[in-house]
Amino acid sequence: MDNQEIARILREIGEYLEMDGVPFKPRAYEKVADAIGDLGTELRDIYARGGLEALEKVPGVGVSIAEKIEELLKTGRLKYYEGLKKKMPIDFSSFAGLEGLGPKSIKKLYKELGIRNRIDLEKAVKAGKIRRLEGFGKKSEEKILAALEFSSKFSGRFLLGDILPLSESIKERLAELKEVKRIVVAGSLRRRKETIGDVDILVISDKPKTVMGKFVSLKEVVRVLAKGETKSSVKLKTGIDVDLRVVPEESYGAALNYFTGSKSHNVSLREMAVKKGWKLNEYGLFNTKGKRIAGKTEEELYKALGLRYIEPELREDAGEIVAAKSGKLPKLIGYGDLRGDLQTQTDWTDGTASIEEMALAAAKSGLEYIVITDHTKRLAMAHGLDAKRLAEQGKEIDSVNRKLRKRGAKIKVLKGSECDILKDGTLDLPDSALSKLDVVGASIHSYFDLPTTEQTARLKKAMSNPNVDIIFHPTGRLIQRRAPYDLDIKEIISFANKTKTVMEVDAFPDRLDLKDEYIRLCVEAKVKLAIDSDAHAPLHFDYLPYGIAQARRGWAKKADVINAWPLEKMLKSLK
DNA sequence: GCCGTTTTCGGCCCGACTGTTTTCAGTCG
Repeated sequence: MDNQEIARILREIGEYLEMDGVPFKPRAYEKVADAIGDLGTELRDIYARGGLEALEKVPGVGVSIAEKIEELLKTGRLKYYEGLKKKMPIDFSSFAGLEGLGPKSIKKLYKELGIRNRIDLEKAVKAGKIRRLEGFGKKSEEKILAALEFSSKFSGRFLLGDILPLSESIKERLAELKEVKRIVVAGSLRRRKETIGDVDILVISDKPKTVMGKFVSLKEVVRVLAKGETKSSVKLKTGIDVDLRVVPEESYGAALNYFTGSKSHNVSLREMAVKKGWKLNEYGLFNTKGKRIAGKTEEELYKALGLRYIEPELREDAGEIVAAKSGKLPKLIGYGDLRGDLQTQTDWTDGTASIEEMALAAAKSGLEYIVITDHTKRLAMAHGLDAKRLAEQGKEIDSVNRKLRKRGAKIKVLKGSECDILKDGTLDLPDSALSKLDVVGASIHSYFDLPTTEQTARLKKAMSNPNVDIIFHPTGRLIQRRAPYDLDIKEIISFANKTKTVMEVDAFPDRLDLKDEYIRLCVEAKVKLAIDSDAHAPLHFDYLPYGIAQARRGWAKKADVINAWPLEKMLKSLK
């Protein structure tokens, strides 16, 4: 049983308790389900290593939940949960994503109409039964119908790389209004989370009505979910919801902080305030007498709470508050800090542009060097290079460099490879070919489903090759499309330290591989990182900021990222 | 049911909007 499944069951228990109006417990289950969902290490491994005691060290897990997890891991079942399910056999997963339908309503629908899943619900709606329920009405029925229609079309979260440009475009159009004094995109977008549930936009304005009017009539809007004086909410064609909040100038910092989240970061801040006898909300920080003592800027707010300023990418309640208290926050790598890109593909294999075109595009993005890393021969579908063609490409790179120098371009093109790691951990090119290159990346593109021990040994073998400088997209995941292959990531990171192998943060929007928590493990283990675009076209250099964002979320500093260093220093650091 | 630089017992974040209500419950973030 994996973490997602355990999290789902705990979340459902929370929903059952919520239905019955049990106080506090639902929050505890919800919180622990969130924590487990983001854990990154399988509970079964934690349990195998340290038993019940180790489980209780997981945030949000206490004695009672640890025992429940143990029962799930041992037997694949949970009697307590099955009892709840028997009493009220509700298929929560089929209600997931239905807006406006919470546990209390679901309970009522079950008790009164026997509705257990979305098919029952659809039938009841169509038969006009919902409107006759006490506490429901015609509007409720219409809302449920609309939610049913929408959720069948769209589901889940969206890629940061898809939503960030969209939200920036919306922001720019709203910013044209003279009534808008200030506008900023907050929420998980500002935290640069790899996937985005919805968009939060914050506006400072004295005339919210005009702003709301323009907002709900944007061309992407297909439905207005709510429209008020200070808060409106719409759904866009793509299926994502956008919330707009308007606050007065003096509350800007408090509101920005509140709408940036994360939720648990905010809760922790509010608890800090409460302990001082104060109150924190989106309008400011207020003392015992109700006098505002901070809130105009975020810096002011953190300071008043006795904290250093915390960058949005760190606000996940993952130790950043403790670090901010003791002044131990890292100075994160900046969005302008990259000097080079160590993974790019060209039309020699599956890229769309020539070496020269890629170099010029990289220069335009402000880079000083790029490494050409075309695929190797095993990837036949990408026309992978063999030793002979690789040598020819080397000559072409020399000639491109001469040409660029003549034209006065300040970019240097380096020779590299994205060398395929074969099933047994050996490489797709002989050492004699690899040793002539400036930078060698190695990566897995086959046999994704090997058992953990075998996959880990395979990758370690590749890492122990003295020519292999970097492991590209180390876990092979495609966000929301392909699970990572099974690796003992801690073992890999410790081996990377031993062999001085660099781990890549692939910035391609559907990869973002390594993910943030593994980046943090690398940083803690003093394993160096490379943030690469994995560009297959000139425009793909625009993806680099997503990789930087991911690295920041992993607490990485400039010193941790080798392609933030000058060329000579970067090259010298390699094997 | 969890948790602790006030605490191992007694707390547990806060406000906007909607719909069905005549003062509030439910939902969401």
